[in-house]
Amino acid sequence: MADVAERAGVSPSTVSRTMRGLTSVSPDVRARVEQAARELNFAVSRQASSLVTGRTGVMAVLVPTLDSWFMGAALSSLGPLLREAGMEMTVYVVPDLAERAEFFDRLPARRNADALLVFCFDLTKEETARLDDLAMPVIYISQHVEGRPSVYVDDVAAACKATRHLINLGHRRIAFAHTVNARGFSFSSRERLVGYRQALTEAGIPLDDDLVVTTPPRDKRGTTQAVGNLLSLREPPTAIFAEQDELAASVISTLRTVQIDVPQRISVLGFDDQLMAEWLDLSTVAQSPSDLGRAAAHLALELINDPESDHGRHIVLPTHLIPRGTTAPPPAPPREQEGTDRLSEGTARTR
Amino acid sequence: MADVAERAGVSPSTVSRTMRGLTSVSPDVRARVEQAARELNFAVSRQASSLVTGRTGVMAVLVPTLDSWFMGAALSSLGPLLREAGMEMTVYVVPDLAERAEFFDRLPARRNADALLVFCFDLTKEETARLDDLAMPVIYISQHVEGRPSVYVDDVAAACKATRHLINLGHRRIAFAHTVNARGFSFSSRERLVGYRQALTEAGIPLDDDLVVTTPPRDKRGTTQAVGNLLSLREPPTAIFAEQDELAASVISTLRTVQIDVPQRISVLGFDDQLMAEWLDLSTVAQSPSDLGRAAAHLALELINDPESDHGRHIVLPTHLIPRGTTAPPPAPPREQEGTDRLSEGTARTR
DNA sequence: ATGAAAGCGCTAACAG
DNA sequence: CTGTTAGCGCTTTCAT
Repeated sequence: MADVAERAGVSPSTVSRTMRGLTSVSPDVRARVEQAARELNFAVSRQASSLVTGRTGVMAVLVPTLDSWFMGAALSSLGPLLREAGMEMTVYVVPDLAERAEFFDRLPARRNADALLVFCFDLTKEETARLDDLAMPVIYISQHVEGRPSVYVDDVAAACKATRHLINLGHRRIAFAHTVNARGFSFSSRERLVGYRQALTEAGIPLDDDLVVTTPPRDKRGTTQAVGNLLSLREPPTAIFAEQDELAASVISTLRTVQIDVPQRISVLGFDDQLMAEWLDLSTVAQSPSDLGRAAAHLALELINDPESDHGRHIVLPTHLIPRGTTAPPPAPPREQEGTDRLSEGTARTR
Repeated sequence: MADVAERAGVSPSTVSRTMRGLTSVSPDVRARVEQAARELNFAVSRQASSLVTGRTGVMAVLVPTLDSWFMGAALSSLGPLLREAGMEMTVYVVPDLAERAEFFDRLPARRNADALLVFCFDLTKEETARLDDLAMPVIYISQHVEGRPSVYVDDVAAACKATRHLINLGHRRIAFAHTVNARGFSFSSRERLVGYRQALTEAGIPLDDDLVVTTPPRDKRGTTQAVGNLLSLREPPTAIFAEQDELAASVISTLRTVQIDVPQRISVLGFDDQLMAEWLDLSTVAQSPSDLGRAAAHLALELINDPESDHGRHIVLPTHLIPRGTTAPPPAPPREQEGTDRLSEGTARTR
């Protein structure tokens, strides 16, 4: 910066003012400085300026992985938004428990960011407390933390809606498939199970734990086993609600392998509305990670500029049922119920 | 840091040495300092230290988007690797031409990172030149730039292999579907087209430009049109090589809509081997973005530590054909060729 | 509107 | 093994 000052024949202070776009610089001086800066290929060092301003110009982001539809969409939407605000994004990828412990022990974001966006983690009380004394705004996305700024969709209500759709179609034996230990993703998963149960209870359908199956994420074999458990029940389900589109895709693929028609024999419903849902013509519940990301970033910027503003605000974004081709009324009920259950009569096929 | 020094009863230098893990600190002093640091919730400011060391401890990453299988997998693999090296990752998402111009104009990474990883961009000469005077190692991933460190798969050879697989199955009318303006992703796409043409030429099959169709990325309607163009040809293809799995999925979905069996009537081959390829039982060419990412990061770390080492090195990673259920021999040849083409005889079905 | 000087928090070079 | 001193490159008073 001293070089630029010398070349432009002004003081470092003036260069600084120019680079920051302050108005108190006469047009001709500004032009000279900018010219000199260009010639010398000069750019302000964030390090040095943040040392004195106390601001880093960095938005930190904590994610369990980047290798997922949700994270990809959410973080992509952050890019332009942050650039506009003159900020950069540093990403902490914390895929497993070891890395997680290490992150919360060292808290590398401390002093190196102006705000932290925490995505999709199911945090312990201790972890949340630890983030509290980070001396920067912390925003939680896809989870709600009492008294902290959070941005999420109402997974309970969404899963409830989804299950109700199946009930309205006439289904009574509805399975719920969810992933476990999904790299800290469990928060939403748990909530969706609650919503599923709630809808059944409201409709007077008894809960049956045999209808709730789990599988590791992205594990073809795990899915096969889970589906196998359902197909070997005394009374198998006529519909499967998979808690993620990817899981739904895997379930459908398994069912097709054994020639069980979807949706004629078994309906399948997903959650997310990824691109693949369209290809598969998969009925699902849509949520928008990019909207979540943007809302969180806005909130963060607000809190950075005005730390006194309401820290406890929760933003809840909408979800939508997207009915497509993988959900339909159930096939004709088994014989022993003849005459007692006429709900699906209109569309049921006789054997 | 001064506070910690005072509390521990030592000088700031000693605190600095302790925090950096230098050996020249006696165990008891080290213990005292660490204790004091913990009590005061102290963490070293990267900003301040980089001001004097000249190192930022930051790996910059330039990507067109994060919302893709490739980028997600590649960047996820970087996380732990960088943490181990004590570095952070800042991501520049540059999704369109406006942002791109702005990025290359300002070069925000300058002075704010120790190395830059450039993913998947098809750069102009000017852009490459601009990155050259960034005063840091720049590594190119999924593209090769003359004389600059690059990490990629041989897309030409891979596409050639893939096309050969179709030829070996007996196909002669083989279409190539690729995306255009895919947010700067075009490099690989172009190379794959070259490989496709090369395989055909080697096999003595004449090139037919009508068999090469394009579509915007992730555009269902675009795919439908592209497939429509192929299906309305005087002599439609018996196989379609889609340059990405996602595109292949979309193509298959379109074909199924009009009841064209895959692979009985038309074979479909993808590229990438994403998770979805398994669900769809899609034949494809596998590449590993995480291996690419890791190799690039290693190379970057090497260059940071020894700027004199060979800057022109290119690392080429392998690809593998994954034959699955969407490729098969073509159906019986049309009548006018009766007796002239017996290649697919063994598996062809008579009409 | 511009310049001079002080100092942000840290590390490095030198003494001891 | 530890302390002292001098900046790193910038912004920010405070003058002018």
